[in-house]
Amino acid sequence: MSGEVSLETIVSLCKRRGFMYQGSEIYGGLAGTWDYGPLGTVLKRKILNLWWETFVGSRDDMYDIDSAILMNPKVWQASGHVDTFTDPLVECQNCHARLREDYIKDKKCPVCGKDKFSEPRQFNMMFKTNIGPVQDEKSISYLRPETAQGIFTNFKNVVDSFYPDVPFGMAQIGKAFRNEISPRDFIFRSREFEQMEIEYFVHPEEWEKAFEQWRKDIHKFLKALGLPADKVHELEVPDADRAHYSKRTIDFEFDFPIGREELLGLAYRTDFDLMNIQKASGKSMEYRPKDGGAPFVPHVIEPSFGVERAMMAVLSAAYTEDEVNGEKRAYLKLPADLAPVKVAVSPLLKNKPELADKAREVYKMLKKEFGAVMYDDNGNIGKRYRRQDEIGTPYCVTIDFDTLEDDTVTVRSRDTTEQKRIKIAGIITTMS
RNA sequence: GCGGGUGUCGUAUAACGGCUAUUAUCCCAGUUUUCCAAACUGGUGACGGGAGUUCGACCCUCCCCACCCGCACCA
Repeated sequence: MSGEVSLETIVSLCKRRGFMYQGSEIYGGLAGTWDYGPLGTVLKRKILNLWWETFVGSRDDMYDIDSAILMNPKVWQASGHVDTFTDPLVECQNCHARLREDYIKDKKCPVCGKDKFSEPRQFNMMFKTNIGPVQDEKSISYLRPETAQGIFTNFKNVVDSFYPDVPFGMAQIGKAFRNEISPRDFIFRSREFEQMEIEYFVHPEEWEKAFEQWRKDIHKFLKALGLPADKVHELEVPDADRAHYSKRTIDFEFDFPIGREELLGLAYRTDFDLMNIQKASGKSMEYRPKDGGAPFVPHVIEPSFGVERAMMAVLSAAYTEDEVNGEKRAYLKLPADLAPVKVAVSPLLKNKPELADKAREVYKMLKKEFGAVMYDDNGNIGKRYRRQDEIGTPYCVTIDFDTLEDDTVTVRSRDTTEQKRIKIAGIITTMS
């Protein structure tokens, strides 16, 4: 059922319930930017936490990094971004196709076959900015188009501080910026987005082994996000389509409401980045094994996730419609770890002070334990259940007249709509 | 960026060159309600933005912005 959800439904729910709003909406918006609302902020944080816990916190070979968004422009020259991001594009004057000049063979448009083109124009996918008050060529810098370079530029620092055994990884969560020509499809392609990236440094001969391990670990993580395995697909990216630095890439695609699209990438970047830095900086990137083996420049496996895409996948996978008492019900079947609200507490009737007082008491107790707890006395009880369903709250605790007698409450499950009566003292263990 | 389309409360909609605009739902407050969007009362809330034409523009014209569909782009 969730497979048929339209993007529009997701966007609408996100706005109505406070997950995502269009950026600068009150001023007419700004294309390619989105703001997280209260629930979206929490959902995002939970996705980040799950990623971090899975790939960093629970391992002993990972190192955190949080590098600056503004970097020395030499970084982007060395990485190849300045060159590859500034390819001149020409426009076919017949069919208006925009093409990289170096793609055109025989001076003919590959789309329509005609041979008249406009003058080449520079397109730069990096956001330019100026550092300091004087705006000239010397002051130009860029907002990073990927977080990866912040890791590579700190490789030597981390090796010097910790001297970890290879293989080891460096992980970073942070914003990246790309001046996309046409941002589209909700948060799928935006100009400002958040990456969760790892650069995993390996011995050159060990890359395939590490690559395969990451491949498996990624599938496990996607499962933990609640993404059904039959909607996740691996795409072996052919030579011609791979990024300039990569010798092997698998795109992990997901069946989004907009179709099958890339959710994340797993790339073997070879020693491309470290070698570039070594050449550009003159500093050695060699790693000397502690066992006295031959020094080498590590190769890199890069699993690269986008938070927005992950969130869009999570939301569209979670969206479910069914029927309760003959009426349509929409709910988010979010994994309990990800639900922005873990449990909602309600008095059965809001105008009975004794129920409301008791409900407040239970609310406070659960709030202290779980944090993500909401007190809800809007409308009537059925309405509250539906509202909580729609934001993916796994449990609703209702305080009724029996509660006052015997300290029991009903715990209602989002997925089954069934209720169990349990002792207040047992709520926490039931949900943990 | 190109071509086409769209733009009225959060959502879905109605009307009109002439009282700053309809209805439903949502939302908020209250009454009520002993478990799945009940009912009743009241309330907040919109013509995407800016120019122009006009005595008067949500409506006509132009520009901008945003969104949708194609194309291209997505190292």
